[in-house]
Amino acid sequence: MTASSRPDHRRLRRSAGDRRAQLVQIGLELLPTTPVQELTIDEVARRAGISRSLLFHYFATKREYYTAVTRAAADLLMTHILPEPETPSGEQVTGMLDRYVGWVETFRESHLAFVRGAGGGDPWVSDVYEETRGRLVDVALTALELPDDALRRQLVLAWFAFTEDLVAQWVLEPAMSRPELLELLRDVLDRLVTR
Amino acid sequence: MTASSRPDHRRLRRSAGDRRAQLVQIGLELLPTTPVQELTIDEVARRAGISRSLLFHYFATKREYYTAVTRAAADLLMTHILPEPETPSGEQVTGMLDRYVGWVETFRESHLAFVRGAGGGDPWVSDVYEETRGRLVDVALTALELPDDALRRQLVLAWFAFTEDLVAQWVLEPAMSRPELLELLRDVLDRLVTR
DNA sequence: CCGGCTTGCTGAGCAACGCTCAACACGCTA
DNA sequence: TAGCGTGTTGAGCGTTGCTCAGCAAGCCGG
Repeated sequence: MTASSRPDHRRLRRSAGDRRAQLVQIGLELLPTTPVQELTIDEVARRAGISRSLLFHYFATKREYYTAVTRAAADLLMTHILPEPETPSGEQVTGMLDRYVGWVETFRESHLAFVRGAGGGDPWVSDVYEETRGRLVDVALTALELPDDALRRQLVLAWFAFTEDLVAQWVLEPAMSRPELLELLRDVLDRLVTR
Repeated sequence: MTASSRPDHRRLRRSAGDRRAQLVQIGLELLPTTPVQELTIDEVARRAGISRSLLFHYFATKREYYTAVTRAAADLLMTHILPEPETPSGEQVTGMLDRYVGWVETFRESHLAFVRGAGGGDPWVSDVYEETRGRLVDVALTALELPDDALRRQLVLAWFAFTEDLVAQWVLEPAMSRPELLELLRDVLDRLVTR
């Protein structure tokens, strides 16, 4: 460093936990504009005001980093959607559906980005996504008070795909009313699951 | 090049069309093992026995290349699925469904790879995918002899998502018989579309 | 056989990115 | 104030996408 000017000292030392959280947070903020796997270490480090090297101190590989970001996004969704334990089980699914649609309405782009990135390409990211879907099936099946056999799991999972796709289209171009959408989804699920 | 040995002359000159086709073909062969976007120019060029530079002569960017590969994959699927024009329109959808399941059974990995890569990340690839889905909706709706309004389009598209997901699961773990699967899918579609 | 043209094709090299490593410096405690 | 743990950095390497100037294979008119 040059003699006469002391270097940039706005960079504070943070605790390990804080830094990790900050980095993941930055990843979440970039999600809507960039597919997870295309986040560049450079960009994230720049936004955090740190060097590339430091990011690699917290996340051994780039993949480890964006997997963490993906998991964080999934957790946000899950905690928002999960049923309140007091609700009678018959209405839990309806509530979850309602909250899911609300979530997509609120975070349009970032949610669509999440879903796209999740299905696509990288197996590590897909794993996080599949894991989340699996957890949701568990919740749904117990809320519906139905046994958890292979066939029903597949049907509910496929219904998720249906729901995701339809809701994604619906927020972009609402071809029916919100209650109609919810009723339709609920109806399809019921028919599928009570065969 | 050294004086005493004449260089490798097994490399033939090909016509522009041939080379393009060959490169796309190599991409298709690599699809099952590698997400489209992760194809490396190096690898493809090596397999084709040409220099990286030549690949960039035919495809200005990497993206342009793997978009072409994706489009080729989509076209293969389309031509295999499309109904034979002689079939009465009532049975066309059934036939398409049957051929679709057959396709997934035959090309398990490459098809799953295609679908994953399609949903994921890169907008250019997604566009090809969406375009294909759109064409399929057109075919399906005319085969069903139904009007083509916004709502129905959305429902059929979402049903595609349902179908894709369910069939993908089914080939990996058949939780019902093949005819049952086909009937279920057909049934869900009918109910959705005749509301 | 030869000069010249078209065009398929290559090698060297740059910039961006993921990743490594040795060392620095902040801020706490003795 | 010396010492220490640890948050942090800069320099640098290998790979990969991409560029560019120019080579060479095959075909033409002479």
